[in-house]
Amino acid sequence: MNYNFREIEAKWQKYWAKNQTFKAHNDSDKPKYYVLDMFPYPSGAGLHVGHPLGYIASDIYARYKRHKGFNVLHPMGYDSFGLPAEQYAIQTGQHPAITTETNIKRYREQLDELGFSFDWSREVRTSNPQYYKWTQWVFIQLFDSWYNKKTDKAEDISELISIFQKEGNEKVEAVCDDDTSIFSAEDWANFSDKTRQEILLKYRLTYLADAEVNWCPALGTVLANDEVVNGVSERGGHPVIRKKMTQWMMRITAYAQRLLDGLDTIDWPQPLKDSQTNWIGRSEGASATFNVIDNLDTERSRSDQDVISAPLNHQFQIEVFTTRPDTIFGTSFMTLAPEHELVAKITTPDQKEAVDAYVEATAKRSERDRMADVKTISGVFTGGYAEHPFTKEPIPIWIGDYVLASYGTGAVMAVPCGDQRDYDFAKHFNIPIPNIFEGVDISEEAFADKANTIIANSDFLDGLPYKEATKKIIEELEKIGQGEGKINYRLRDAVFSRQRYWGEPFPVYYVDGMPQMISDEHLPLELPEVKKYLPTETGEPPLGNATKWTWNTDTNSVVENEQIDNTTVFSLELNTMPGWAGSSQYFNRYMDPQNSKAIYSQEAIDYWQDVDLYIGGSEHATGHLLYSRFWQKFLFDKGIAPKEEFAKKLINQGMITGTSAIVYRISGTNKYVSCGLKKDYEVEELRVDVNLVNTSDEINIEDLKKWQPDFKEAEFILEDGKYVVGREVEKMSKRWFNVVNPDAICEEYGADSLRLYEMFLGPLEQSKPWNTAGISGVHSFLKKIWKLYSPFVDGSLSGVEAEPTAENLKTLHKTIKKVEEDIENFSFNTSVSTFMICVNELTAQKCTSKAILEPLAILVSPYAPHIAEELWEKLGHSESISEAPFPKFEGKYLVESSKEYPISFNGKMRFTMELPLDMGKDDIEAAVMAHEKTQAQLQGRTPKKVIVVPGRIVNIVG
RNA sequence: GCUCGAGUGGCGGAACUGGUAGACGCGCUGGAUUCAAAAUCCAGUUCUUUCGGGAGUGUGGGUUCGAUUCCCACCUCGAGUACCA
Repeated sequence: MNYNFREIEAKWQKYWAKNQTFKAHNDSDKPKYYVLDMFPYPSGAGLHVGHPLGYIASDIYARYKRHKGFNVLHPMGYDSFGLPAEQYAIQTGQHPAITTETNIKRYREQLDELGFSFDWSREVRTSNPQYYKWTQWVFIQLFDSWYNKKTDKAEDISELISIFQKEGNEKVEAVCDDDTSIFSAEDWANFSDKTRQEILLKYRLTYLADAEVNWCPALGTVLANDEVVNGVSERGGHPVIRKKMTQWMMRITAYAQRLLDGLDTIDWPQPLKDSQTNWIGRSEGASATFNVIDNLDTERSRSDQDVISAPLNHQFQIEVFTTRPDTIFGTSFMTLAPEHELVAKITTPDQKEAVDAYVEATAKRSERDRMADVKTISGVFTGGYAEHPFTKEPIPIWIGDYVLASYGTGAVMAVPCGDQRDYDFAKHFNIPIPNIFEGVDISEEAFADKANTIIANSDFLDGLPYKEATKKIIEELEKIGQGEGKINYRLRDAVFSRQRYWGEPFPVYYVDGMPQMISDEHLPLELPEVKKYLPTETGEPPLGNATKWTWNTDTNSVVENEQIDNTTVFSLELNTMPGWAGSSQYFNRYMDPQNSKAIYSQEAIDYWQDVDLYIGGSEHATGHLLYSRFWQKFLFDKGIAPKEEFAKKLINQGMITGTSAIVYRISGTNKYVSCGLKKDYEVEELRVDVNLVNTSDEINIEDLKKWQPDFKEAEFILEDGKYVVGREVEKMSKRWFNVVNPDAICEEYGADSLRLYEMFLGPLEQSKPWNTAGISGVHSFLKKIWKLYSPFVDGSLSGVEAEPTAENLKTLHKTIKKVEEDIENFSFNTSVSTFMICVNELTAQKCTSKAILEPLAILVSPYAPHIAEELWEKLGHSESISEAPFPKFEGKYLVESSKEYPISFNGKMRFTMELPLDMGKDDIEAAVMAHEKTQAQLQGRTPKKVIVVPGRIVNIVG
């Protein structure tokens, strides 16, 4: 009986589905284990062979853990809100829900084909109202919370209100907007309701703000920082400009330090942690305040207008952040970002024209231009001066686009002797470069070596090294009230509004311009129907097209827009949430996905706790994985989640690249030359469908002619009667014709072959090229294993139970040991080799012992579950193999009595010698020295030294 | 530029805490079987060689009886990041 993988795989997939073999139970005495994959966005293209790599790895681990006696949660779902379905809707008018449904169906078919042990009863879809109800709910929780720095956690907004009522906000230490002013309890009592709401918005963890956002005109929406790469949109590569808009924001900055600290507690890849650390960008230093001096020009212009009489000293202040406060005496100018709000105020009439022109020119340049061109030094003097906090000397204030508005305070104290950018700027504009370093030459470049810094020409800092000087200067700044030690983060609050249709609606309506939350019991607020998916003519987001999109506070329902009266019926928010909203808590929702009363039950999360193993791509390092950690910490603060980090261990699977096939066209002709002959001609490279190429890189010319009309009349110059293509490893993509679909592989070789092969390719975390040719190796392995079990398969075994031989047991236990170690280390590629060796050995040993073949089936089952189930059944079992206990390794079967010693001369192995393992050092040496080959190697020399490591090696030196 | 990661046959890759480099598979070569093909099986396959050997894990150095493995410098490739004050 042949190995009929089609029949076997279909049979067991049906069995698993029917028997709900992989359904996880929330009440179990077994220890829990939660294995999670990053859920996919169901795109129209379906899966290619690169996508399942991580799913196969996690499935092996999940199945292994079941054999090890764990209650395993291994769910799957879909990140089903997103841009592609909406872009398709804009083009075709088809509702994104329909597109999404179709794509999900296709994904599900492809996933099912691969035999994953997912518990599909727990499937979630972010675009399902029963799911996004809870995304909206978390949003409301964030709205109703503020961050208390004293307790270092998020707390209920009602507590903040009661503090305001009692004592105002002076003593409150909260993460809030910078422009929050101080008020007393009395003030609070006297504020209007609207003012109170405005003030509270400055504290809430999600808030409305006029923010400089990344606006992408082509997509018609704003984008978060992590969705902008090199100044263009991550999706589609469209230009992005800066624009001020009122948007929902997430106060993730409140969690900056905890997001950083938490990285030490989780087992995630170092590069991923590094990206997050970088993205958060903590730097320690000081803030310092420089007073602006009113110069003659401004004073004259003002007195001309007869507006002022009193001296105007210190009306404006410039706050800077610096990591080198110790170099403050080296400040010879200040630079403001062109967007800095003080620019207009401090510019003198003489300089106004130049400054305005510069500001305008910078505003016009896109972010991309600005980044691409970092070499050109540009800037303008404002005419204004600031006063040095200690020397009281006037310092000229410049503007320059090397200072970024979005970092720190958007202003720097420029110390050209200690910072290369300041140095270059000073050189370019002939600004003095005072030297404040002991014994350092700064005629060529700035000196930024903190470790070797001794401060000079700096009054009370003279002679101090960096560390002491920094400490001293901060004390002095605090003494004069013009600065303090400060920690600055690069991380910005995240923009949470998108001007798109296909996303979660905000559960928000507006009364008198102030946002109000819809109560929990009326969630979900479902997406309205719209006629078209583009922004409205007045530039409102697509939800502005809805005719039924207002909130009736009497009936608590969505009603027709005509009914709006701003007394009981109010307008609803038109923005939707970003892609990362739905993925920021889905891992918790899987624990209790059908719960309609709560995001999940207490029992469910008490049992499952957190994700034990999370597998997914590294591209989510600063997006999904940072936002999710933020939401989890928030849920933890509020007592909704028991763990502060949602995933203990994370693995990034590497990318599978494609191996493109290239044909060579002789320039200016329709002749194609085989790869080996191309050097004799001038040729152009053309990529052709990899599916037309066989295992020996030969292309079928008849198929090629049919593939594209260009090749129909083409001539081919062959080598040895064949046309050989060139190969190039590059990203798998439709445009290179190198995409390989799992469906085709399953059809030809089966899912077990595909699973084994994907693992066999190489280490999980490494990127590696796909080459379909290699799959024949693992496929014939499966045929061999099938053959090994053939006595049981055909029932030809004549009743006699074969006792396992010592050899059989040795092979088996060697395999158990290696496979178990491999799985624990996520080294799945080497397990596949181990199986091959095992089956080769057992075949040679003609093993027919059940005592060997039963445990072997279990070992193989996580990797190739279909064939394992079938063999298990043929061995006489009526239950699924999925929970059969993992075989126990016993070292006694591996004990050897002798060892093939490698005999080395000066470290080079020259020959081997079989010697008993219990032989002593001296006897080994004597035996080796007596060997004729030893004498031949030595050629009469006397060895200087003989190293004998019993059980390992003999090395003869001399 | 900075931060990580990686360089081993024609290819994917293996090698435990320093101890027989190239496991396993692909491809290739030869053979068996077959009318033929597929499939299957057997042998060989790092380079070099005067067939005794000799060299060899990106390059150069170091530590060691012994280095793919540890240390230093450099080169190349990949990923992330980019005027962060």
